[in-house]
Order: sequence, then structure tokens, then C-alpha cells
Amino acid sequence: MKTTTEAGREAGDAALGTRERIVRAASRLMQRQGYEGTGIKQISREAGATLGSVYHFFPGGKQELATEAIRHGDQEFTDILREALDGADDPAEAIAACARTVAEALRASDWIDGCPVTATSIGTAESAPDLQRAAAEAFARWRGLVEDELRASGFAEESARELAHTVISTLEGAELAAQLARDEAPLLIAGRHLARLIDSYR
Amino acid sequence: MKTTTEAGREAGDAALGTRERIVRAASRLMQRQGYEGTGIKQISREAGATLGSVYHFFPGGKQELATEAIRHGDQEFTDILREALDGADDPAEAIAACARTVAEALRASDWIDGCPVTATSIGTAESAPDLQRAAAEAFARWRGLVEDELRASGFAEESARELAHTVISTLEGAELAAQLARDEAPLLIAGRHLARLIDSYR
DNA sequence: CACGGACTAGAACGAACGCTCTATCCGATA
DNA sequence: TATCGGATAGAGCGTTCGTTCTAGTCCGTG
Repeated sequence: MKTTTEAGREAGDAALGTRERIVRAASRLMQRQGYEGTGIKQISREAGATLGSVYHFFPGGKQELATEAIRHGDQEFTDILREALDGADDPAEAIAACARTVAEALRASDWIDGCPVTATSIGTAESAPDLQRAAAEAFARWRGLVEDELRASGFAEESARELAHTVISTLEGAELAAQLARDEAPLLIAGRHLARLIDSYR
Repeated sequence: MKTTTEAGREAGDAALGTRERIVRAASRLMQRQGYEGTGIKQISREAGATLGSVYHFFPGGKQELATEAIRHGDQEFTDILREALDGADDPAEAIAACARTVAEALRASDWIDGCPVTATSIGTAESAPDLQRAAAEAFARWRGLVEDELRASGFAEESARELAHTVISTLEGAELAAQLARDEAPLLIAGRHLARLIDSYR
């Protein structure tokens, strides 16, 4: 029997390598159930891999796997953000568009798939500081992306830095609020308010 | 031996009833470790109560206890918010003050104690919908408080409603960002930006 | 054809989980 | 003083946890 593409419980992941399938399964499960709520066996089952494979690729165990899952989520949102920033004429409109994209994805998952980075890292400050660090790096990266775009659009150094902070904070909080309320309004409103706030610094 | 005030592992809680001690211990532990990361036995130990007492007061088990813990956290932030709103002359300054208060508490706990409502309810959408509902009610209550204050200060109906949404979303997201970065800057910046945004609707 | 490293496979371990159960204690009432 | 329900106490249930371990399969290279 073929070993790498067998089982293939993941629709589009059948062609991927075992390691990548494990990371993706871990990322999606922890996005929905958190770090503590997700078991290694569940991940291996969902990824169509065995326990042996998981510990082969991630000898550091659950923490190492979760760290990689966070980096995967980091990259996912980085792509969304970059696409929004590249697709709009000005940063304010780009952020609003990004909020709409997130709202759309959230609704499409029936309000289940929130931010994978937040969901995976929350509540692990004491037990798994590695996760906190990886999550902090993700936030910093997103913030840097927005900051660079604002500076490139002519905003002052300090304004760009502070606006980028609030953009990421607000998007994150609004996604959480939207998920809890099962309503995309918080995200759409946040997008409009962020655009207005950015424009007020022109 | 006296039963209700024995053990008293909680500094100021010795005089409280058993039920209240259990709720407070659950709230604080879940604030730090999340719902799945916190065990009933750990809660009972920390509260100076026994397993029997926990199931006596919360026959619904962990979910019922966690729901009550969320309501406790809801009330905690409601008090902070109301104090801020009552203590400042205008809503914009009140929100900024509230952000400063949250930042102070977060730093005082060495970036461990985030929002108890968020930390407890995240990642439970599928396994414990009761928690999601309790958390959503908390967010709605906070939002209502801000909205009422804005309307009382003369803001238009729709502006007040939308601003309240963003105020709560941004505070929540900024607290998360501050906790991850171990830096109060995200909260302080968010407070100033929210004040600016509110003022722009005058 | 034989070897060896990468990878797959899953049984088994001790610990911890949420929860049930019976037994006991205490203070207010009759 | 006898009674009885609220509250306390913790042993023990079955299950699942993260992890370890040994065995086996595959395939490129000598």
C-alpha cells in the first residue's frame, strides 16, 4: 500500500507530504478547539497519519507541533493581509476590505473558525511559553506589514506605527466579537471605523 | 472543625461561602489556563473545597461551573467599565481611562491575567455552546453600557451603537495584543485612538 | 542483492481527566 | 434529644491524555 497518500481524509491535502498534512490538521483543529482541547491522536487521525509519524516529524511533541501550527496560521493571515493591501488604492480601504474578507470566512465556517493564532496560544502563558512567543511574532509581523504600507503611503513615522497597532488589535478583537455574537457586524463596523481613523491622520 | 472557612487558600476569600470561593477560583484559573486547561480537581483544591462540594453546588458539572465563572468575569469588567464611565467627564476620556486601568492590571499580573470571559469561552464553540452564549451576553452587556453613555452624551443613535461595538472589540483585541507582547503599549495606543475616533463623531 | 536511513504503524505506559457514589458531619427544627 | 436536609469528604469508575517503544515497510545507494 502507498503510504504517503493513503487515507487522505483531508480533501485537498491528499497530495501533500505527511508533515504538511499534520501541520494543517493541527492548525485547523486548534483553531477550533484550542491547544489543550486538541489531542495528538485526534490530529494524527484527522491528518491521515499515525502517532509514530507525528513524533517522527515533531520530536518536541505537542508544543513543537503547536508552534508550527501557529506559524502556519501566521502565514495564512499574512497572505490575506498582503492581498488586501496590494488590492486597494489606499491603506484605509485595504483594511476595510480585509475586515470584510475575514467576516466572509468566519460566516462561511458557521462562526467556528476564528483566528488560529489566538485560539491556539491563549491560555498557554504558563504551560507553554513557546506558543506565546510564536503568537507574539505573528502579531508583530502583521503589524509590520500594515506599518510599512502606511509609511509608504506618506503617513508620519509615529502615526504609522501607532495606527498599525490599533489596526491589528481591532481586527483581532472584532473577529472575536463577531464569532461570539455569530454576526459579522462587529467586523464590518470595525473596518469602517479603522478606515475613518486612518483617514483622520492624513 | 469549621467547614466553611477552613483551608482558605485564597487570601481574601476565607470569609466567603464555599460556592463563591469555587466560582472565583474557577474564574481565575480559567482566565489563565482556559476551559480545557483547567481541571475540576484543581479548582476545588485552589478554592479550599472538595470535589463533593463542587458537584453539590454545580450539578451540571464543569460546564455549569464555567458558565458561572464567565458571569463572574462579566461582572468584574462591568464594574471597571462603569467606574471609568462615571469617573470621567466625557465618554472618550472614560474609554481611554478604562484602557489604562486594564493595562495596569495586566502588567501587575505579569501579563498572565487576560480577559477571563475570552480566555474561558474561546475554543468551546463545538463542545460547550453554553459558554459561548454566556460570553456573548457579557460582550453585549459591556457594549450596551458604552452605547447608553454615548447616547446620554448626545451622540446620534447609530453612531453610538456602532462606536460601542468598536470600543469593546478594540479593547478586547488590544488586551490580547498587550498580553502576547508583554507590553502595555497596544492598550494605551488603543485608548487614545478610540478617544480620537469618538471625538470625530461630535 | 544487501544495506541503511527515512518513515509508518500501533500497542502499551503512567498520569490525569470528568464524574458518580456512599458515607459522614453539622446546625436548625420538632 | 431525635431528626433530617444541606453541605462536606474523598475513594474509585471508565476514559483519554501525551509520550515511549519496538517492529515493520519502503526505497535510493553501494
